[in-house]
Order: sequence, then C-alpha cells, then structure tokens
Amino acid sequence: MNILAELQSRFAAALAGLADDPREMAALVRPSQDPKFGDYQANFAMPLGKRLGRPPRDLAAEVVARLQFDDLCEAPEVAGPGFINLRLKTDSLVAALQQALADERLGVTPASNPRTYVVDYSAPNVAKPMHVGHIRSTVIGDALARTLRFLGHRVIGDNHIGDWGTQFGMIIFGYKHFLDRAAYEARPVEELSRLYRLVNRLVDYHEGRAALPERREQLTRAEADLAKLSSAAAPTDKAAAKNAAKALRRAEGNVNDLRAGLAQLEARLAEVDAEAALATLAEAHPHIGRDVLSETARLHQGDPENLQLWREFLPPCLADIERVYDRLGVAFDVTYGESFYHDRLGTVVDDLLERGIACESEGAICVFNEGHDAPMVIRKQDGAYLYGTSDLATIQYRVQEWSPDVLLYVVDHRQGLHFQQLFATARRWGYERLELQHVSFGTVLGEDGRPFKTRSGDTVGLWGLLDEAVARAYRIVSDNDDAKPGGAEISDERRRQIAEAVGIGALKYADLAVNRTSDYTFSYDRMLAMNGNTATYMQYAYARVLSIFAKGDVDVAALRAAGAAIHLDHPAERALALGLLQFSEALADSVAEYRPNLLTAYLFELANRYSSFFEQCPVLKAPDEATRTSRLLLCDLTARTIRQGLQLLGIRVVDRM
RNA sequence: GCGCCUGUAGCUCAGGGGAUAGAGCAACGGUUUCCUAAACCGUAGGUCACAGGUUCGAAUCCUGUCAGGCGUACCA
Repeated sequence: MNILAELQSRFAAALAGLADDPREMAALVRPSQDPKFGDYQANFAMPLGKRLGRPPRDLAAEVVARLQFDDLCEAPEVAGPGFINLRLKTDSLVAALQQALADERLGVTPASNPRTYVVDYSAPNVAKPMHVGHIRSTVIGDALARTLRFLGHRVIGDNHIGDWGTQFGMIIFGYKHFLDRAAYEARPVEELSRLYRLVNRLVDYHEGRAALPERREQLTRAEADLAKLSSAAAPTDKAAAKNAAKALRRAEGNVNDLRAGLAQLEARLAEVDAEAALATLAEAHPHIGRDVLSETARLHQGDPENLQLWREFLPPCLADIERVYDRLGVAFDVTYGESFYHDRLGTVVDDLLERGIACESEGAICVFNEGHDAPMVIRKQDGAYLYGTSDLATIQYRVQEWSPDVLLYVVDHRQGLHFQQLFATARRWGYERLELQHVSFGTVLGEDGRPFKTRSGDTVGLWGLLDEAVARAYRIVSDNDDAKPGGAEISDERRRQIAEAVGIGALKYADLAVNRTSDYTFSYDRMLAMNGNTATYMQYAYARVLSIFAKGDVDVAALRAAGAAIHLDHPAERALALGLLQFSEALADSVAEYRPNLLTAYLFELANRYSSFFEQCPVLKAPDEATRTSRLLLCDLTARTIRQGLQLLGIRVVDRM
C-alpha cells in the first residue's frame, strides 16, 4: 500500500466542505524531512488559513478533529505556524509490513489505470563502435521500462537503431577500396569498424582542408575587430563604457574560440599528413566526401550491389551490439531500425504535403512550425529523407501497431529542438492525443570538455569500459575476501561472477543516480566507484542479509509462511520499517517524472537504514526468540526490497561479496 | 540574435514552495572477543552565482544580470 496516498485521501475527505479544492490541499501532505516532526506532515493550513481568513492553527485543529484515522496514526500534533505532524501507529506499520511480507509485489499495488508506453532508447549506430556516450540512454531507458512494467503498465521497449545512415556509405566505400580481406574474414566487425574510422578520417581531412581558408579568414576578421575595439577610446558615459567592455570581452572570447578551433583543426590535418600511408590515401581520394554520399544514395535507391553489401554487413554488426546488451542485461521487445521505415518515408512526405502541413521551400520539403525560426526539413533538395522523416514514419507505425498512450524518447538533450519540431509536426498530423515525451539527459563531458578520450586519445570503447569496471571490482572483491578474519571464502570463479555484477552495477549506477538533466563530467573513478553512494553499497547490504540467513541456517520462506509477529521496539527497527513501506512511493515518484535517480536515492536511504539496524540490532543473537524472528522478517523484507529495487534499475544482486 | 539546460560544501552531485539545506569522496577523530569494517558513529566544512519581485513561508516560483554548456533548415 501507498501510505502517502492513503493519508492524502483521508485528508481530502476531512477537508471536504472546508476547502473548494480538498485534493490539492491534501497533496500538501508530505513525508517529513526531520523525524522529530513525525513521519509525515500536512502543510495546507497556512495557505488555506490565509485564503479563508482564519488562523492556520485553528484551522489545523479543526481538520484534525474531523480526521478519521485512528487506525493509522497517533494523535496528530499541530506545530509551529500550523503544520500538522503525523506519526504512524506502530500497529499500522506492522500490519502493512505483514501484508508486504506475504506479497510477491512487496505491497506495491499495480496502476489502477494501466497505460501503454513505447520506450525508445539506446539507439546506437550500427557499425560505429559503441562508446561511453551510448550508455546513458541504454541504462536510463532500461530502468524506466522495467519500472513502468512493474507498476502494471504495458511497455514496448524499442531500440531504434541507426542501420541505414551515412556510416554505411562510408563502410561500403571503404569495403570497395581499402578492404583487408583476410582481416574481414577473420573478424568482420573489427575490420568494418576500421574501415569506418579510416573513411571517416579521410572525409574529415578533406572537409577540414576545404574549410581551412575560410576559418583563417574568420580568425583574421575577428582579430581585426578585436584590435579595433581595444584601440577605441573608452566612452565617458557609464552605460556606453559598460557596453564597450562587454563587446570587447565578447570579441576576445570569439578570437579565442576561433583560435582554439583552428589549432585543433590544423592538428588533425597535421596528424594525417604525418602518417605517410594515410596521407597517400587522402591524396588518392580527393572527392571522398562526395563519393561516400553517392554510395549512401545508391544504397537508398536499391542498388543491388550496395544492398547486398548492407545485408552482408548488418548481421555481424548486430551480433556485436547484442553481445554488449547481453553483458549489460538489457533486452528490447523490438529492434526496428531506421531501415525498417525506409519504404514508408515517401508516403509520409506525400501525406503531409496533401494535408497542407508540409510545403516546398528552396527545393526542400519542409514543415514550418509556430515558434520556430527554422523549418523541419523532411526531404532534402536532392530527394533524400532525413531522420525527422523517419521519426514521423515511426510514430505512425507505433500508433498503428500498439495504440500507445505515451511515447518516451530517451535521448541526449542536444536533440531537444529536433523533438520539439517532431512533436509539433506530429500533433498537427493528427496525434494530438498521444503523449510525446523527450526524456532528455545531459551529455557526458570530458574533463576538459572533450569527451570520451583515453590518455592515448582513443574513444573509450564501451566493451573496454565494462572490462575495466569488472577488473576493478574483481580486485576489490578479492582483497576483501582475502582480508576476512577466517580467511578467504570465495572461489576464484565465484569471485569473477561477483565482480561482473558489482562492476557493471557500479557503472550503471553512476548514470542512474544523478538527475538526468544535468551534464556530467566523465571520470573513471566516479563511474566505477564502489564506495559510498553506489550500487555496491546496496549489494553489500543485501549480501549481509543473506549471510545472516546462511549463518543462522534460516528457512526464510517457512518463517514468512508461519506468519510470525513483527515487533518494532528499537528506533532503528522502526526507521527501517518505515523505509520499507515507502517503496511504492519511491516508484511512483520515479515514474512520475521519468527519473530513476529518485529510486536510487530511495534505495540508498533504505540500505543506509539497514546498515544502522545491522549495527544496533543483533538478529541471530537477539535477546529472545520473538525478537529474533521479528528481525529476521525485517531482514527478509529488506533483502527483497533491495533486490526488487535494484532489479528495476537493471542491477543484479549477489548472495555473497 | 533566438531557444533549451546548468550554477548548492575543497571535489562530484542530491534536494526544485514548508520548519535548523543534505549525501558520497577528500580531511580529522572514534568503533572489530559481537550476524561481512565494501560497514557504523562523530567533528569540521555553505552569502544555495548576483540583484529585485511574488508568498504566511523561496535554494526551490517570476523578472533581470553575470558565468558555463548545448542547439539553431537540408548530419544523426
């Protein structure tokens, strides 16, 4: 049961007739921040008193008198300016715990109005190596899908992979010109990935070369502007002086940016020039950018050779991605990539044109949406479609196939504008009743703003990152086991399994525990941390519970079935119990704004309470049998809540650490 | 220029109308004859970027300023 919801509904009943919006006032019942104010508190008396012109404390007293909840709470206390502090009766806590104990779902009631969600997440580009940047969408989307499903909603997890884009033009071009046949036959994905990187570098090189004169000119102009501004006489007028200073600062910033950008570009070009083999290739393919585009275009037009190559490349690439998902424990209901929608794009554009939503502009087909300076282009001048077109076709398909209530796009916040345009267009297209949500998250930044680089300058590959996390976990597991007073207990094979769960859990947790809207700075230590507020802390609490069961040779299932009594005499027991009962509140909060970090925060708090309890309340050596049984039941419920909670985050538990 | 996001302890970040602003890491001190010390308990550390406003009440909402990031029609 959801205690908060129950309290709110009781308050709403008591407020009927007093306030014209009893539910809104009742929503001001919250968990207390500080235990000395009780377990929950009601904060409506101040605003309502103001509105009704009555002293808040009188009003609070009147509402308290009308409340019907002797079964739930101790006598409420009116405090301060009119807060109503509520302390749950121990009996009602116990009753709720007994109920949760006997329930597979730990007392979490399924949604009364289940909805259908399509969750669009992960979406890597096939044939480009996966790197750290892909992990956030995957992990956050997976956690949301799991949580929504647990709450009783219908969820379709869809991995909208990029399997039809320009990268295939690059790979096809690379295959036709630079293929190492033996390497391809031995390890196709590695070779394709090498070709992708090679062609990408060559394209980048020529684009860079072409852009160089203009970039230099820009810099010269900016420097001239700066010189002019700095030599100008300072204005005497105060406001004008301020503006002049501002312009000067901006010009300086501009020059610095351009200088840095140019230096970076020149460095990249110099790198290629320095590698003789690469420079030769670059020279041999001066129009590689154009050629790559034309390979892509030929693929899209159904050229048999390119299509055949695409069909050949795709399976090993998909298998490679699948390997990462297997290791992460992430699964999708469907994987319909961009290619799946390819033959629908023409119809989409025609339909939008026919309805007058799209129109021709400068040779392209565009949708102009209110509030946006630029249109959303859905067909280029050259006739090619864009990913917005594909996204529109995807919405159409999803609605036809699943009639969803909500579409969630778990995508980097940099695509915010794209989704605004997409959603605006979709609404005009007739999907105004569909809830469209961009569940955006911040970018993973490098320590200097240049993301994902190792010391040697390579991108941090996802697989390597997983290996690193697991290796660190293995060291910690081993050290800890070796240091046990009675000597090591865990076999090496088991240590490796534990390290896998702990390392990958830590990695996922780093992404889930922060508010998704903020960017974060990439750091191995932070991402792979296993001390403090981490998944490891909860896994450890879980393992300690199981250790008690093992040591005491306790048959938990039998204990549970026997329906023994729970006693909450010690403050640590009570605090733990209340925490256990707030699981459903945490889930509701987490899903309301699509924020898994609310669930991690809850679990951390819960594990914290358990650790306190563990220190203060001996279980196996409890003073008497009744206390021992009661504490064992608390342990059982804690273990199950942590396991269930972590599972909803896609994180595994282990029985020993 | 316009739009979105961010600014909270030394560092990384929670909290996004409610009472005295929190955690982890780092620092300092304590706890192991006792179910796992990956733990627990404590100390120290803050002008919640700045200025106005709304409110009984503002870190939280509004306006402005400053600083940073991102995006801004034919890339995804």
